[in-house]
Amino acid sequence: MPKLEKTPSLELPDSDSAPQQADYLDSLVGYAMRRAQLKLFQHTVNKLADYDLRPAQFSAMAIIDQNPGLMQADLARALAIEPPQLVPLLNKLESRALAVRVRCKPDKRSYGIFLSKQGEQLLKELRQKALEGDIESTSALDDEERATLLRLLHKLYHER
Amino acid sequence: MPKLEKTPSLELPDSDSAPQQADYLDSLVGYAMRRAQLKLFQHTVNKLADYDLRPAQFSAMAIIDQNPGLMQADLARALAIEPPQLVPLLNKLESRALAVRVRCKPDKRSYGIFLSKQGEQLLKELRQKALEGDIESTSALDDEERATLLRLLHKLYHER
DNA sequence: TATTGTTATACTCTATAACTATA
DNA sequence: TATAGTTATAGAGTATAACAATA
Repeated sequence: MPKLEKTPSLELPDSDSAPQQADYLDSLVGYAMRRAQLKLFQHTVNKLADYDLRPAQFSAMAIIDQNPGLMQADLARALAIEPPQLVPLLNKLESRALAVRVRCKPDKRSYGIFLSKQGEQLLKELRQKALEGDIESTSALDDEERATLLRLLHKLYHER
Repeated sequence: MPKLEKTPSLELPDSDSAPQQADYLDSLVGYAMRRAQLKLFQHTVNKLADYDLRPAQFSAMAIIDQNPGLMQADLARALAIEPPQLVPLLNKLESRALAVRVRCKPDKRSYGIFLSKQGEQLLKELRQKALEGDIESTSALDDEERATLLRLLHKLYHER
């Protein structure tokens, strides 16, 4: 049996309460961001569940709308997923008649991806719902704080 | 075949370049945070790979160190994972002699979880490496911005 | 009867290699 | 031969039900 180097005297208020968060971990942006992100993501998942859509499907629709006719390889890159992951995602959107793959390029191996009229209409609704949900899930911040957070996140991602 | 409502005239600089990010998605904190988080998380994964550890294993060690003797149920809650997920994680830490499960409670169903001496020693090294990695992956921000980001993330998570 | 930790299981997400059809 | 999209597959991560030992 291994020797214990510390006495088991906990610093917890009660032995059956939640453990206090380690001060060290709280100093890491990565740790804090992961916890916050999981919370926001779950909120988004719940919001979109009413439409039987996953966040990646919604993002895909928004990117297609902004870049009609783009190729799957480019869409995959924009979503930061691998091309094989895109196949079932697009199949689902096509089966619901929200998007279409069209052989419309000089290179006949590739498809141009477009939203259907239904897809565009639904996207309008989704955009509103998603923004609403995003504001809800960041309601702990005032407008200035939310704008600052957004700016810092973009700065991080774009490595400026 | 579905009717297309938009001409396939792309707004892309070149037809073979990456699609421009949708302006709408960039207005969502959730979207920006997910992208930034994935980037930071990957950086952490790479940093810890030298030690054959996953982020959750490192976090577990830090929480155990701060709360020696805590029960698995409490550790699971602190890590925001389900108790069954903790079993292989702790098995791995035990097999590497970094942590131990000890039947040391009045309630003999539960274990007290402790770091071994080796575990504590490794954790010291890991803390330094992880902080170093965290600062690296947020090097796009100056000290004040990093502190602000940390504050806003905590505010979001703690719903204040 | 309820709870701690565990097993078994399933579903999602992710990543890679191999295949097809075009180029 | 190289590339776009697809298929097959395997590995994580996650979630739930059911079980054994203890309360």
